[in-house]
Amino acid sequence: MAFFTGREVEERQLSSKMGRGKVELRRIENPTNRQVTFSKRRDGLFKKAIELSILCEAEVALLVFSSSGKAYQFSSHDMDRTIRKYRNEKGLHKMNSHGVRTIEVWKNEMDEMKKMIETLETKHKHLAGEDLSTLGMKELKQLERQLKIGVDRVRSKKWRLLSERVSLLKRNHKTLQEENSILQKKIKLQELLSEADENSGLDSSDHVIQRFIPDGQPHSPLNMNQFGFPSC
Amino acid sequence: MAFFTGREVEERQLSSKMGRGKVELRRIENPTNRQVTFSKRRDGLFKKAIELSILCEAEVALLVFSSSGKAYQFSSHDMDRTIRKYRNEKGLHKMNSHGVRTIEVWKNEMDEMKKMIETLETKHKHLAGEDLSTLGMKELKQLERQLKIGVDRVRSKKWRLLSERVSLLKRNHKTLQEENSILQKKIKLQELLSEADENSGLDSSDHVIQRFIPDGQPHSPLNMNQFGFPSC
DNA sequence: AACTATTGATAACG
DNA sequence: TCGTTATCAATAGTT
Repeated sequence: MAFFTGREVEERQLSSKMGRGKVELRRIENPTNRQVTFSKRRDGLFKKAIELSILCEAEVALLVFSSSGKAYQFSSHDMDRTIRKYRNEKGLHKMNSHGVRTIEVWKNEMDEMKKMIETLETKHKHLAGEDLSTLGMKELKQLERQLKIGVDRVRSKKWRLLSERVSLLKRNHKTLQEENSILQKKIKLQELLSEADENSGLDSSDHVIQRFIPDGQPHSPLNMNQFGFPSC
Repeated sequence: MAFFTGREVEERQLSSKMGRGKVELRRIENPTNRQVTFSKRRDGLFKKAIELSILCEAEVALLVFSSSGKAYQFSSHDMDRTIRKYRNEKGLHKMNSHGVRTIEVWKNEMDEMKKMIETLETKHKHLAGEDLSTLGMKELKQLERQLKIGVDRVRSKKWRLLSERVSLLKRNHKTLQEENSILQKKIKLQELLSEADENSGLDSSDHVIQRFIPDGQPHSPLNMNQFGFPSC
């Protein structure tokens, strides 16, 4: 079953450039724009869903909730049927028969978890620089310090990764150079033999030789941009 | 709740003209073409769904089954949560109100909450620069960008707070200066009276006068470091 | 809501 | 399946 998780969503590089100008793939900050865009794109999305279901005989179910909580839905066949199909696919029939703990214990656990989620979400928002209005100067300073620490650590991790890759490349580079010089020696040897023995040409190693660089031109120096680490 | 039924689909005049030539909004007869179109349009639809959820902060769930039965899904938040939201909206809470079913639902919710807590904790650690070993260069860069955004926002919030305090202080300062000049005038008046009436000294307002600054020396300019915001 | 300049999606083809 | 391209669709910004 093909599956798109939140992580994969982030990884997909969606360039999303349309209409006049370009649009970054991130929350539209201006609430009015966001609402307008929501309307337009929602209609577009439903249209596409309908077209897919008709053109390709696919079973499609689409649920959309606006940030204000309004609901929109489309299902080509029957929403509940499609959802049931999804649940089957996912193999969701493995829950039952835990002990006979009292309801209150469960309730307590749930409450705790809810609280924890709230706390974590709040923290997360703060770290993203959102909902700062409740914070005082002291807390803001603390937050900034924490963020700076995070940046530093992420950055150093990045550099470590990078230098590992670079050193790997250097090793490869060296190996190639060594191979290169060995092969060049072989070539020279063959050339000497050719001169000595005028009737023989280059032999079957021809295609191999082409993959290496001629005498006066060693490998070009390493260029990081070749390896997908621009700007760093 | 906005609702699209099968009938409404037929009623919508979807002109659907794209690519080279035009396409009627009806089942594609050629199976190969249908399959190819399904792949492309499916990808397009998921992309659009993802974009809508991110750009407009919408909660989106999308289920697609190919005619051959293969399943594809996307959910911006959590599929089960979104489905539950849909069911609530629809008022279809006809679940068996007794026993087993309810417990299953609870357990479901608990599992979801656990997952959410895990996710949040992981994100939190990442933002704190911990547990980075599982992340690749791409994710690290994304993380760094996010942290930088957070720092910027926190910093600007701090500055806003600060400038508010400063302007408050300025207002107070001005008020004090005005009071000051009024009082000084009073003093001069009294001095004149004293000179005129040689037998009386300064009266009980002595200790008040000391709290104000003599004529030629106005208050010193505001210095932020006085208010506990070093370095900023 | 209507209007366009732009960018995006994609049908057909190789 | 994958890449290319001609064409039409979607839509961001503007009025």
